[in-house]
Amino acid sequence: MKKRGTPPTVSEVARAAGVGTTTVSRVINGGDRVSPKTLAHVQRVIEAMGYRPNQAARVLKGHRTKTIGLVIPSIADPFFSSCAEAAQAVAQANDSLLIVTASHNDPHSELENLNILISHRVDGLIVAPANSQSEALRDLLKRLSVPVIAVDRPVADSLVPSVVSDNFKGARFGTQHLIEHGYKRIVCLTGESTLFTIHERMRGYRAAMESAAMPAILNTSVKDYRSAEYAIQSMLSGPNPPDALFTLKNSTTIYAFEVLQKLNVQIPKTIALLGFDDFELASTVRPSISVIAQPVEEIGRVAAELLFEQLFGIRGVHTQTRVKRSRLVTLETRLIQRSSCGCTPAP
Amino acid sequence: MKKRGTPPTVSEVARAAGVGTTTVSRVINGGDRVSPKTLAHVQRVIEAMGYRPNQAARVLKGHRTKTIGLVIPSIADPFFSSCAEAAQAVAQANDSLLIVTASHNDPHSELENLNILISHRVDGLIVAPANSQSEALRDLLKRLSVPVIAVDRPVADSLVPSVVSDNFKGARFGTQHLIEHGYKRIVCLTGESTLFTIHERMRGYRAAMESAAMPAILNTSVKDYRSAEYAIQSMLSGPNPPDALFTLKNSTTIYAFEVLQKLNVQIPKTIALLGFDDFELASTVRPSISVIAQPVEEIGRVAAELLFEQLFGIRGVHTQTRVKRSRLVTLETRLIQRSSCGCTPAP
DNA sequence: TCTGTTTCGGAAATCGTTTACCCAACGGCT
DNA sequence: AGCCGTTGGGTAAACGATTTCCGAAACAGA
Repeated sequence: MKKRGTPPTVSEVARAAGVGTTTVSRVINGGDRVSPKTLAHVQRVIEAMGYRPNQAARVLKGHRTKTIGLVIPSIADPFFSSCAEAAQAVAQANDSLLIVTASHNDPHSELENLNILISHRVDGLIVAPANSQSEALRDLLKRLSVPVIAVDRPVADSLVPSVVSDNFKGARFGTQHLIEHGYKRIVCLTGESTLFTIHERMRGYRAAMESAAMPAILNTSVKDYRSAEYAIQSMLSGPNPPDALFTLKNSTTIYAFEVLQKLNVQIPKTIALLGFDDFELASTVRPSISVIAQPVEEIGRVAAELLFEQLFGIRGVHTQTRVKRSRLVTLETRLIQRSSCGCTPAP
Repeated sequence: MKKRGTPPTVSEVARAAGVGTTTVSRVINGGDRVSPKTLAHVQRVIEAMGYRPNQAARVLKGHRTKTIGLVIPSIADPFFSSCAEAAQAVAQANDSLLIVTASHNDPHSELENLNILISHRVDGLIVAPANSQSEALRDLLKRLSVPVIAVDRPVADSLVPSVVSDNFKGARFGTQHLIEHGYKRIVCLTGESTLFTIHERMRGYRAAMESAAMPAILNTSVKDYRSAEYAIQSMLSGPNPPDALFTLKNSTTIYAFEVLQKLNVQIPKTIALLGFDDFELASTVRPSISVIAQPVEEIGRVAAELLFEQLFGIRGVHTQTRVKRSRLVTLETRLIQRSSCGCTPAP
């Protein structure tokens, strides 16, 4: 019966195998400078005792912890969980573990999470900063001794490399698409507007409207179903009702869709709808919803690859996309044409 | 300018503060046996140097790593990412970090992940076993020196405590609900049927049908949209077409919904639809889809709470649900009545 | 046989923290 | 003054792996 108390140590293995600790250590790490005979023997003993090297001790000797930290607003959010999944895959390919924490977009909680991760001596960090400008965050990042990559939202001044999708261009392109469809009053529903990404998308919308000499109409009030209902209803009953809606985030898109559906407004006939960010059932609902899609997994993957590149030098064997070594990696979005913007016939 | 090379150590802090390492250590851990004056002084020095204790060294002295491991099939899956979010919250409340790995339902990868986590000396583990019966997994769990909790799928013989939703009762209740609606030919679409959860749901369906003296008709062939289309089309054109569909997992529900929509079959008039497991837009699509919902976050939360209870004894201050101390915690599902089963008027 | 060169293996220092143990000073008491 | 309890603080030995150095065989060539 195995004692469930304390895991075996290297010297216990050594004693059991009748060799020194050095030999055991060498067997563990590749078996250099060990005769085949002793190698096999020690391996057998290790196997029998169920020995696993204590990472803490290894780390203490100045080695990597083989862990990286990920600080995101929420784990359950599909966008970030996809990011996390991709990052975890890259971490695994690089023999590392991923520690995930949720900041809930609270700068204070974010700092605390970072500090804890640092004290755990993670080899590197990926973070989606709650506030791109935060001085406290910048201070922390400056004195950091491990590489950091920002995702989704860059840190001001490119203090750390960032991987983001091209929110500006995506939104501009989406707006242009609506314009080309011939819509005349395109209203932009921003949802909450404190985030960097939303700001970029607003800029893109404004830019497109401006080049078309059309008035940019932004509504920042939509926070939930009720506010969406209120906003849309008053627009419809007011003068010059919109003939197209551009929603800048997922939840806003869904609220708008539900309200339009409830009000029996024809999409896209009466009002067209285009959303920023794809979501699982966008193609299942009727009419299916056109969106600007972000390369979600790619963001997580590239961020992690960049991180390991910094850790290993150029040894990024696992890097699949050739990303220019730069402080800001901007990944392209793409328009997915479905029905709600008027692109395909009916359903 | 701070050197970005090596983080400061306890003895460096001690030297800078003109005290011994013991004092510094005491200051870090609560400041017992230190005069207020030195305490403040040392704290200032720590702050100034940006000192953070090296967790690895602390762990080496036999302390907890303050990390727990989570092994799930996929991080991006909404079910498991919600679990993970809840578990992370509990971990944070217990001053611990959560390490997440993805097994992709591959027993081999699962074992490897577990081994890696163990070698990192996590304090405890939460795992959704790919295969409840696996001998290799059972062997590993048996010789483990840290507590483990299984989620979603129990390990055979209650080798470790498990937290699952009541798949059997949920499916039976759902089927009964369809029966009470008066549907006469209720077909069960299982999707892939290798998982424990699906088996339980099949049992539930069978039990309900049997008590109603109705023939259980199971179809295990639906794996994607194409197979769903084929299956449903042949059922409809065959003799005795079904008047209700009970789908046992999310993706199957969605495939079925899309196919019915494509074929212009009236839901629930011609065919009713009930799904197991809720999903975000189930209430947004038209008709909205009735489902048996699982207490997703609760599974993750309770699992983590159970884990920390085992770690701390009864000190589970953070435990909110009073869960009987038992090897198998079964959480109730609930029926969400929407339109697709014929419950509410139109949409 | 002697020397030089591999090859294999061990002893011991080291990483940064905690902690058991020891020590000094202080003050109050008889 | 002598004694003792209390309080604040230091010394050094762990913890478990890696790694540097060193030594002992083994072996070949002369």
